[in-house]
Amino acid sequence: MHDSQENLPMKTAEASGSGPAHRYSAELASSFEGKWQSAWETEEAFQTPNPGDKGFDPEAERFYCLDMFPYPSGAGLHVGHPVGYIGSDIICRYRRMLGQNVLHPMGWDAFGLPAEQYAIATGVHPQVTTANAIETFRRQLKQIGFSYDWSREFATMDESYYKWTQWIWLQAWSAWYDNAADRARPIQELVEALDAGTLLINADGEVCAADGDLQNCWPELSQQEKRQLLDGKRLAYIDEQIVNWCPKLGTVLANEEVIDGRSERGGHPVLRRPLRQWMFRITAYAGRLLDSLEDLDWPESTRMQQTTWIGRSEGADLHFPLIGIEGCLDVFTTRPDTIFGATFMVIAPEHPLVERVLASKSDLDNRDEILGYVEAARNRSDVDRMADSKTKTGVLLGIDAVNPATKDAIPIWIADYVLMGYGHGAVMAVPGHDERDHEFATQFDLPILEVVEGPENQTDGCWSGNGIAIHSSSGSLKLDGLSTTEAKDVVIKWAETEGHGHGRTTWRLRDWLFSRQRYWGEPFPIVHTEDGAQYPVSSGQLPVSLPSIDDYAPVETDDPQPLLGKVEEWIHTTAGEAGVDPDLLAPDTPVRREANTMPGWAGSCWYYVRFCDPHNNERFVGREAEQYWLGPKESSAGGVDLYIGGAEHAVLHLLYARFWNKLLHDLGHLSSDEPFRRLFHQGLLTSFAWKREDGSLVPVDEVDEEAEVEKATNAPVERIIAKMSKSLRNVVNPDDVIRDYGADTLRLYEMYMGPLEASKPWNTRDIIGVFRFLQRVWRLVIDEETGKTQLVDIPDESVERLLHRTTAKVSDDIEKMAYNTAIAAMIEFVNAATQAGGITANQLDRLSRVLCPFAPHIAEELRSRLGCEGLCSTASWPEVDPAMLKDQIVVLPVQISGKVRARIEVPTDAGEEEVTKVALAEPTIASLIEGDPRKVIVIPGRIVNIIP
RNA sequence: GGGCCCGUGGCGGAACUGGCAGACGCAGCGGCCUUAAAAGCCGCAGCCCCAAAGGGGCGUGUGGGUUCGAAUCCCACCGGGCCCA
Repeated sequence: MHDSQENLPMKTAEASGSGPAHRYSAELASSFEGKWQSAWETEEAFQTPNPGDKGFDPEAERFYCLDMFPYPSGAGLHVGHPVGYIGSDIICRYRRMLGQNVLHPMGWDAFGLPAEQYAIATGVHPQVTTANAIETFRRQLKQIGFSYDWSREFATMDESYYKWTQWIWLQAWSAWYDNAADRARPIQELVEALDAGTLLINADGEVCAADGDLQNCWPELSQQEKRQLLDGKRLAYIDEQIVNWCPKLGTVLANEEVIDGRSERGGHPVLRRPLRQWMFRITAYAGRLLDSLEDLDWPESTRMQQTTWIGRSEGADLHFPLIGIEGCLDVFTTRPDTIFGATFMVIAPEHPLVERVLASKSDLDNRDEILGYVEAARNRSDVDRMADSKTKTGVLLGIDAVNPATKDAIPIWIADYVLMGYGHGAVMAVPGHDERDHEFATQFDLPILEVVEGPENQTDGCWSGNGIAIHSSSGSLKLDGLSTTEAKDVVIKWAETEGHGHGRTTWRLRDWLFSRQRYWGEPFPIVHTEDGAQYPVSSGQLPVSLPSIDDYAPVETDDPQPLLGKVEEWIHTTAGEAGVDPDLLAPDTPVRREANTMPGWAGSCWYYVRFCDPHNNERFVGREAEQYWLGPKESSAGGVDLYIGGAEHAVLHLLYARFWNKLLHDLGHLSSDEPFRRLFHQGLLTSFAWKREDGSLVPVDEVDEEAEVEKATNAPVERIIAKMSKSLRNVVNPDDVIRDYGADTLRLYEMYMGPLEASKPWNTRDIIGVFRFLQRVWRLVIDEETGKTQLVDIPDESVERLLHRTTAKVSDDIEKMAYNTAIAAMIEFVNAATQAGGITANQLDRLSRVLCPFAPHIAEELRSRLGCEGLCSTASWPEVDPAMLKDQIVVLPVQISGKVRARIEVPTDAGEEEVTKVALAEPTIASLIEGDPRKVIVIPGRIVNIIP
């Protein structure tokens, strides 16, 4: 009926050993991969000594290469995770073989929302689930054969780590930003300077240099007022903010974590609520965070994203006097040159002027309309409000302001397209030259003036670019004929002279909302007294441990409250119990602990520092270790030498870490001004997925990939490239690949797929290619029948030459992280050596060392079978003889008018004249041209082009 | 809508600084080995045309330009991706 073969179980891959006993197979690979991983561990092959430790070589170049550490999820690794890790492992192994001091650590980003969500769903403590997930991740990473120094491993949830996260936060709480010095300083220095009178506080509460004309308010303040004033200067401070409250998650979210009015994680609705929150004064660093981007060896696109995020804009604050009510309406504008075109004003619904007008003017006929509008605007997110909608909404406030340039009375409107958090929450509307003002004016039939001459072909709409000022002169301000840039300067000078305002730079960057109402994060090391003051936990008493609780379910309420608030006996304590310095507060004073916790970003802001000295109990990092690994050196201004991770962290993580680094640098704790000198983003690993004709996606296992049809319906499906995701069932697990082919094949395949930085699709079918390569390496030197080494005694001249060339090519490519072409070069070598009949023991020794960074297990195995002493991984990189890289004879293509017609052989060092002579004498060429050519172009070693 | 990046065989990709397009691998085809198959080894392989040997034409998203020479530089357009709005 049918032959017996159909009854045999299908083999998943050819990698399972069915050939000769000693052929390289998945089984053979697994028989020695574990062995070498153990050998590396017991011989401490990758443990990196710190300065002062035994075995430290102060002469060697340092190379601190860091992977973005993973958030260990319960699902374990998928093949996308190790892409960057393999990439960094190769360059680290290579640099180690060159004799450099390589710091290559790994750890765990362990606090965060997913573990807490899981705990809510299952009742298992996040500590437990996270520890299990770490266990899985570590096991999976170890079987890929990474050369991490595991002795430096830690997790951000370890008390011995977050103790220092809390300490760093206290550093920020205890510091202020000295604008004159443009750096952070301990707040104690501010107090001393104020007490001594070298600095003073002006009537606006600003810190100023002592100046005879200024009145110093400081000595007149009460203790309470002084404290409040200082609290307002701290880099970590409490502020009442309109926050994004997510009832479902039971926490507030940063603006960055809210997308289209929903939480980034989970997509739950987010409400806008005022709440007292811990903030970080990151805006104090806006200028420096922007300026020092220039000094970083980072991908251009990432620097661009940070630049946009920080969003520097230059312009002016202008004062518009109000009519019928005391005071001015202040606006910020980037286009002070268009002041003559300001025909109305718009304020945000939350603007305090709204309250003032409602309170002072009882005769407003549209009072109810205003109240209704303000209420409706409250819950719209900033993103919604700024979205490009053609229909603008707004109501008249009912009072006018005076345009200081034209002296005209202009109406004030309330509209939600103006945001309170930006500038002053008010704009001078210039409908002639601002898109949104234009839409608003059209909507409500308000006058539109043209005050900048745009390009001639400008037809409809409004010109918002630069041009020449027109219709813009009156009294003391004359702009007509000036360019936009000139006009801006003139207006700012005029405003400053006549008291209408001043030039100002603003930033898009907001202060960083740093507290969360979650459980699974670092507690703040601070307590509150009944009178509303805060006292720090003294650093000797850290960490403030996260109390254990049984019920992690957030209190689902529209009225935000932190989860830790439920732990009454922990919250209510005494100053002494909480660890407040008795000199600051008597130990028996009743205090309330801070119930908020830090966001997931906190731990990742400084982990690169801790890796330098992870077991230090005295300091967050030892000074000597910090200076050695992160300090400036001859070839670098300091920071991690190479940081590898995904581009999805281009803004938030990298910006936050830069901020902490600068803060700690200012306070003298870090020697580099920047955390990551060179940054590299590995590409996203995608996978094939299948799409129906209506565009919906079909899980991979429901598709007949051969016929390209959906199994259930036989309907044709189209192959597309998509992210690996559970729902598409196109996730590949590295454990499976290692089982079928071995870890070396996994490593090679992931690097051979294409450039490290490119996003590329996983194709299981292609893995066999690099597996066969390893099989050929093996067969080149091991007899597949007997398992004995088979080597030749006399090296083949061309093989020797090619080995030098391959070594040089692989070196160059590793430095460029162009691993795909490095592997291609090694494949070519092995193919050539096989054809030539084999290699010598000495050549195998060198080949193993060249292969080692990529496929370390097989390299170790082959080299040990050769009888070499010591580990391949700690051997030195093979020498390259430059003389072996050059050929005596070179083949040059000869073109006639740009088309290749023949090839000639000439000595490598032949001069132009000699090459020309040979080319013209070549029979094919000679037959194609008559007489002397008009021109002959010779590019030595490259090409000859003849123009007849 | 704005900014940035990218389009190369059936597929992943290679190509130094403007100098032989398609390295290397997958899939495919032919041969050897084998009772047979798998594996392995050797070879072919961008597309089109001339029956073939040999040779010719076209060819790096499309159209133009610069150049002795363009995948590479410039302009416009089409398509895709990322970021911002």
